[in-house]
Amino acid sequence: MSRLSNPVEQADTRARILHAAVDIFASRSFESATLKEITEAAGANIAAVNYYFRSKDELIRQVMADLFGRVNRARNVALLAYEKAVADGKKPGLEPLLDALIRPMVHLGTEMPQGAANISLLMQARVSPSVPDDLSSSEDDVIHERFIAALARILPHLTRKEIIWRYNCARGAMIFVLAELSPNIHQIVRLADTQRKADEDTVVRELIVFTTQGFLAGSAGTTLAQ
Amino acid sequence: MSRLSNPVEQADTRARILHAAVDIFASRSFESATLKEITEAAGANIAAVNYYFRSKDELIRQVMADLFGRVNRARNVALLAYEKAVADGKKPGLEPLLDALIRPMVHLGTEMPQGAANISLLMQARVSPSVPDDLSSSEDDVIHERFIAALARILPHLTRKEIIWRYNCARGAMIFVLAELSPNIHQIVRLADTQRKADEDTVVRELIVFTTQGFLAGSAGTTLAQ
DNA sequence: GTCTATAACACGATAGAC
DNA sequence: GTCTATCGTGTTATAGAC
Repeated sequence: MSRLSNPVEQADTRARILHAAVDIFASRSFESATLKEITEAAGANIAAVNYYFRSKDELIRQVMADLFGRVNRARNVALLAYEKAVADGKKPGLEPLLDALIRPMVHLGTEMPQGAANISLLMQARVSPSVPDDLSSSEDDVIHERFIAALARILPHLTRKEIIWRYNCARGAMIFVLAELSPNIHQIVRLADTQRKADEDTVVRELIVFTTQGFLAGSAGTTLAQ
Repeated sequence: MSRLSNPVEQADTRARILHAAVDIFASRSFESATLKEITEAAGANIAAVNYYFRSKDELIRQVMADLFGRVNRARNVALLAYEKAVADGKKPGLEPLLDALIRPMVHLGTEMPQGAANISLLMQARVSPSVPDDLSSSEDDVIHERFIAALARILPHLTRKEIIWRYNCARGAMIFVLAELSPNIHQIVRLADTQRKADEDTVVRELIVFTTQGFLAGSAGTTLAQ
């Protein structure tokens, strides 16, 4: 696509391939996207993929590792701030904690111009056989355990199992809402006026309103009041 | 896999292919699953796919149409009962309405032995280029509009936009929770003791508890109390 | 309806010149 | 580091016998 006359574009073939791969993988799926498409979009030769990455699978792995890494780093920073506030004796409450969970993902999903592609890749990662199981580092798991622990501190009347149910509810709401905002993704149902564009703050706010109340519900056995 | 000696198995090659396709597509993705794998698992010949369906794409389309059809029919039945109760002057409230939305999907996702595969397919359908955009009939859209309308009746203080935000939150919670129960699907994060098996009623109950409270939250501008 | 055989094609990967 | 040319493999789809 882009000519190589521009020295800036020429600068780093590896980075250009990585960047193009996000878009192509997102719109055509890991398996049906070809290295030819990706390298053409990157203004590179198909052999460059095997030079910089070892194989198509390694390219996929690198793309996803970058994505997970970005979310995890941002969540870690936000969570550290939250945990520090707790250690300092402040009572930060549920919303800032959920903000630490939600905002990094929403940021990834609403940034221009690749937000929609990012979400498509995250959804694919859950079902594609091209994405290895061991991609998520143990570091990821630690962060989620820290979220669970922080939630358990605020919601002592809920069991760990109940917290995990709701944690998954919250994560699902997050990814699904972002998916609906992404034109990349098949909107199975087209409502008359679903918004397909929204800024980070709006999305975060709507998600926090919904999930905060969800977490505050009583135990599943109990009825609503509590 | 299964020998053809059994006349029951021999009965309907088309149905056997359709059944095997669900499993294979779910575990290996639409694109990387091959017709050879599917027909072997179905105890059929590869040419049978092109005889009963026109092509691989048409097979995919048929698999997904069956899935969507099942959910929509079940939701329609439940929604009709709800709408009748409303027409009769009863005030059914939020939980039975959300039950009509959630239970059909949870039923699909927890049935044995293909529940996990069903969810994997539904997730793939949102990102795979093999699934045509026009698969969802206008009938689907009508059902969702009926849910939105029923929700708006119960929650008159929320705008249509706010209802849609939360409707998507609820649907996301639903699909994500079901995905976490499915061993088919890459669990990006492995929590120590996430339950990977749960009966329909338990899953429905946890989802309804969370989403009911989510819908009952005040407008996003407002703070929590209301 | 079911099978074998094969056509027609596209892919990922690599060797080797530059 | 980048490119061309090519190898080997696996795919869908189909023609035609049974």
